[in-house]
Amino acid sequence: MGTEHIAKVAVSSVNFAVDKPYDYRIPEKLIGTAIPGTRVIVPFSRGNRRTEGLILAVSEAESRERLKSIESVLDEQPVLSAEQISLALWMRERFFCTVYNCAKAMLPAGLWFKTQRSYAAAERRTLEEALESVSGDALAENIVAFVYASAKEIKYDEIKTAVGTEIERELKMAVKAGAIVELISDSRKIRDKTVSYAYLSVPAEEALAIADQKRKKSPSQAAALELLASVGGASVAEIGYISGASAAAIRNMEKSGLVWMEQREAFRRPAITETGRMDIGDLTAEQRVAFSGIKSLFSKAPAAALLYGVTGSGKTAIYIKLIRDTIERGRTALVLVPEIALTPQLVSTFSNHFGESVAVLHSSLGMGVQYDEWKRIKSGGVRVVVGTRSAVFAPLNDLGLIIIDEEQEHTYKSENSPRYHARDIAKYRAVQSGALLLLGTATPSIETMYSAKTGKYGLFTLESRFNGRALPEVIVADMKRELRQGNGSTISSVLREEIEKNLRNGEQTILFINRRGASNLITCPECGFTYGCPNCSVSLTYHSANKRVMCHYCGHSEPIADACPSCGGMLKHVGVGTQKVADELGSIFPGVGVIRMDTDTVTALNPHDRILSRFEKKRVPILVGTQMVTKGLNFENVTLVGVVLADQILYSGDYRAGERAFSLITQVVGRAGRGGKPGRAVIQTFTPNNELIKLAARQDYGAFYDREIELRRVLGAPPIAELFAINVSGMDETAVLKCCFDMRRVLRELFGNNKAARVLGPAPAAVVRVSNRYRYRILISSENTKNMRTIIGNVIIKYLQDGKYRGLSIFGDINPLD
DNA sequence: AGCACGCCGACT
DNA sequence: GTCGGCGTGCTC
Repeated sequence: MGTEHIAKVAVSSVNFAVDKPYDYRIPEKLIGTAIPGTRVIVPFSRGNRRTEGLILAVSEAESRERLKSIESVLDEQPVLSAEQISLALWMRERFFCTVYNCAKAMLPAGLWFKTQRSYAAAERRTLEEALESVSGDALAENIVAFVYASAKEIKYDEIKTAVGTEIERELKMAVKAGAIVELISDSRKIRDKTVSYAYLSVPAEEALAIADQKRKKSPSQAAALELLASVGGASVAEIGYISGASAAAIRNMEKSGLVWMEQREAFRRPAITETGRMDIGDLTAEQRVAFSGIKSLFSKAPAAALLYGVTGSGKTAIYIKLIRDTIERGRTALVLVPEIALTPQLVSTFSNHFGESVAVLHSSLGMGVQYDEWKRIKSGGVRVVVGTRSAVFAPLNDLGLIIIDEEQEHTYKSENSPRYHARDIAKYRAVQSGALLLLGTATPSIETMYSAKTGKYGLFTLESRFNGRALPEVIVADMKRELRQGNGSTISSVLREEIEKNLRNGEQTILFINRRGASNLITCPECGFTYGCPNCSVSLTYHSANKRVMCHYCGHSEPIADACPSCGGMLKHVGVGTQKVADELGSIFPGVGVIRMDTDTVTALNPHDRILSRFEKKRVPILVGTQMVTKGLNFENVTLVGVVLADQILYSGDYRAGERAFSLITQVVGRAGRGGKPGRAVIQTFTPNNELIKLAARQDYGAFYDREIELRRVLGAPPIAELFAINVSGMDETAVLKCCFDMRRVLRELFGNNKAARVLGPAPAAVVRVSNRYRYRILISSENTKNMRTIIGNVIIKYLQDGKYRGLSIFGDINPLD
């Protein structure tokens, strides 16, 4: 027996339980093209259905029976490097997802394959015979007749539109009966863009002479020849633009041998809006200290550092200097931002400083642009990448610096598979390529500050604001007192007075509303009571399905009392949306302009930057909006900001609520008084005595951190321990719960006397029922060790494969957002 | 996940 | 007798 080439392939159509490298034979004719990092089509499973796969490795080994063969190779060049393949394998173990899903997350959407099914008449069959073979089924007969009516193959969607109903069953049946045949094609979503170039194939003088002869009969050819005689070659579009010669005219000249043509790869580029350049002049003394400190870490890389700088302390200037330094050392830099659309200034600043060597990657760019930026990066033509979460996978070689700006933002955690956190991927890549990881923020996440305090990260602080401007004055408005005084509206008298002041002075106001968990907060307007979990030190959230308040972690639940358990007052459901606030502002201040900005009013036709520029240029007095108004905006004339109801953030029922509230209030407060005039911030709350509200109003991060870390210790949450979640969902609520309880029992048995691993739940998901599926989860608080991940992974696999729980979907997640 | 195989019940 | 329902187990 001889040897043969064998590929280890990660297949796409498997779930986590059966995801492993499968061995396939590489047929003779594919040796050399079926190489690691290329995607392939392989026959898979009993039906040998065609499945997309990714080659992880190839080897030569003793010939084996019963090996299936790779059918075809989809990519001419590997789309993933060896480093990226190891990253995908690492991710599978870390985030409980399939290798193929990881690979997909690393590629621009334009590179994904779209499998298209189409159908054609079976050979050597007449329509009558075909109809005969499916006779009895009217719908199937209909489909067969439709397919036979066309000379060529018909796409699945076309049949569906023509027939107008669900056709899956009938199609399968017609194929099985041999009436029609199924054809499957894999097409890429985006094609490579090329531009035609034309060059003279005769000497310039000769070209000019020919141009003279041609002037009468074909003037456009003559004009093109004259142009080419002076420049030698140009793109067809340019020739057309300057000389007026059409592409057809040039093609004619190619035929007659006067010019030769070439297709050159062209890159679609993102439009970068110029938002005024930011000059980074000399660094301040404080900035210089931070800069040289961080710079000194380059020699110790892989290393990580936290740049903790208040809003407006000039972190961007330091970023730019560090990137410049990195480029000068011949290495590349990656900059992650929470959401590009909200930070156009940053992108424009970067492109001003680094020009063509910057690439931008984020999901609101067109697929073609994203794909081309990715190609530019991969080809080595890019030194700096600026992008959102998925840009952490950018195929930069020789990474020297990774910056994560606003590192505490939740957008860095992916909410669907693979459920990774960009920070974890960045750490991995920093180690892999010996880079420095820099986390920048005005309000560090507790995890990051913990790492800094325990010496794992370097810590650099910027304390003074640009121009030495003072932080705005913060006023806490007591909404329960407002209610007692007969003001039932969402605008307190304090806020109202402050808005009036601004209206008189011609200054502008921004009001912020939290959207998440908008209406599941129960409070007592008399004393400010809110429900807390007796076991977990988090708030309980209201679930309308069973009219109870429940804990997100341990699953504790209790009915809502008729009266406030603390003072006997009336419990109230609170929650406000932008619409309600805008309406109330309309009746309090008749005739005053109010702009609303949330996912309802921000559309493709009315993008948020247009709304913002209207707000700024037209000097509209009031802007009411969600999250998006809190980021990066810099309006000179805004001197008042308001948090309509801080409680919505504070009592949202998860361990990060405090962190989120502190960070949000900091950002909102930072919006006020960016120009010369001093700013004010009003925070409305039913619980003005809440410690966190007080700390946020004082902007006392140090005390906030001490309080939070204690809370996390009690709860067993990051950074003290990791929280693993096993999520279960399904149509049958009892089955879901049964699975959860079963899993909890098994996990507790497995951990036995290991006190360091706590199993909590089952607890309902934030929204228990989504499109008829009930969602619950088990939480495990423990150290994040390989052993732990293996145990949890195996439990997930066991229950995915358990016939008893067939039909339930089960997935793991680490440190979920809520 | 998705698909074939096989065992059992209902109807020609 | 046969067709098709769905429970069960496997995927190089």
